Amino acid sequence: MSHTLGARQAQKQKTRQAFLDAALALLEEQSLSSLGLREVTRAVGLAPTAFYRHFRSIPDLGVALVDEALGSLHPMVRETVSTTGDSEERITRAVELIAHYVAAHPSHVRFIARERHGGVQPVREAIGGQLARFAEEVKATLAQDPEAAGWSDDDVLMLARLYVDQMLISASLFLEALEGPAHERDRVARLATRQLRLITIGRDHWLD
Amino acid sequence: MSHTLGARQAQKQKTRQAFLDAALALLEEQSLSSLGLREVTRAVGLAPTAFYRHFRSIPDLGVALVDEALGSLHPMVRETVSTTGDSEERITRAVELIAHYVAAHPSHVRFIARERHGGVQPVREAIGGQLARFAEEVKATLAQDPEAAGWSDDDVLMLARLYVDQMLISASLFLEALEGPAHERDRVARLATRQLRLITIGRDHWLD
DNA sequence: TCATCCAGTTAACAACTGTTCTCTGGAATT
DNA sequence: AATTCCAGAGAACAGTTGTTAACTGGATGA
Repeated sequence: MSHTLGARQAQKQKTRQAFLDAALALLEEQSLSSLGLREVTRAVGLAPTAFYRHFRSIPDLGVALVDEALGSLHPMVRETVSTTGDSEERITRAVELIAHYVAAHPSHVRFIARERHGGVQPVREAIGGQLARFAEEVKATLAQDPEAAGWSDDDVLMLARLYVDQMLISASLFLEALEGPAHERDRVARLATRQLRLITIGRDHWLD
Repeated sequence: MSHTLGARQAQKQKTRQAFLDAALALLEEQSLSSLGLREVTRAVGLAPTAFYRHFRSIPDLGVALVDEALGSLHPMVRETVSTTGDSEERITRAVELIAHYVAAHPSHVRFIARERHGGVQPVREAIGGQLARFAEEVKATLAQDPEAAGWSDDDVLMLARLYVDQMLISASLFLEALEGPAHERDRVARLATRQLRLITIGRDHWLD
């Protein structure tokens, strides 16, 4: 049973969310390692010291952003990848999922792409952990496919990582094409589709 | 004919290189967007104002680092990819090239991976430009292969981008495994090899 | 109703930032 | 030998940073 929050707790969560939102907006034009604590509190409209009521440090806030950006994506990915159908259909659905997610949450995607190899260790590790989870989930789905008969566990994971990395690359391309005209986004979608298709063809002939 | 530098110019180039080296070392643990001008000059052992004799700004220095990191790589990549041989041989050579380059220039690789999607626009653009050059070079090589008969130009470029992106991902994995024991690097090498192999199999059956 | 809690405030700290203007001394040019 | 050039130094500028301590006042629970 869910337990109704007091007005106290509710307000605290609102403020915390305001910190996350403000930070994400500021991170459109810089990296986390240059984001200042005062900068964030100023954007929210609070005193600098209020920050410490919600986060221990900026890296700590960064880790929270990672969860916000990727945490809700797991069920979506599982559903998209696991529902049965033609290979080609699944590819189309995957590309559409990416395009839709990027359009709906551009700053989250930018944040993940930027900080995946960024200068803040705990955040890198948090992202790496989430991506490893995605890879495991995709692996589990692939392993259930009839096409996976005869594959070693290691090779299925290899393929899953390939798919996940490819998703991220496509997401980043979609992001770059977001401001531009629609035909640019179509080009990205066609590129992503063909690359996934080529990988899938490679999968079909892996055991030859 | 090459023209011998005066003692004046030679010293200036040495100092400039010292700036680049110091910046690269500092960037092991942070992003370019948080790198301070004074921080760099302090590391070099010069007055803050000396910086302006060599670079207009930190982003400017960043662009110079991109050229240093990727400029010398073009001939190596061309040679590695273009020399004739079995597909499997070429994959092995490519993976070895990456492993060797990461081991020889780890901080350059880290810099490129970190700033490719980093918070400094001119640097992102410089990296993007260099990667596009790599893709074009790989494309030109692939187009000469007998396997490319019947391929559209666009599809060859699609494949070339896939290879280049995969190279970068592998380089980043090699980097993470650099400090660890040798068997970790072997695992990365085996993973990269199999992924390239799968892509190549996909290429062989693309026109089916 | 009264005591407790705690999100947010205020003030102050030493340390740091990028950029300017002016100056110096040795190399380069004439 | 006399002059020009220019890499680097020095000092000062107004702002910025993270973190500390002690506070206020409204919601919470007894």
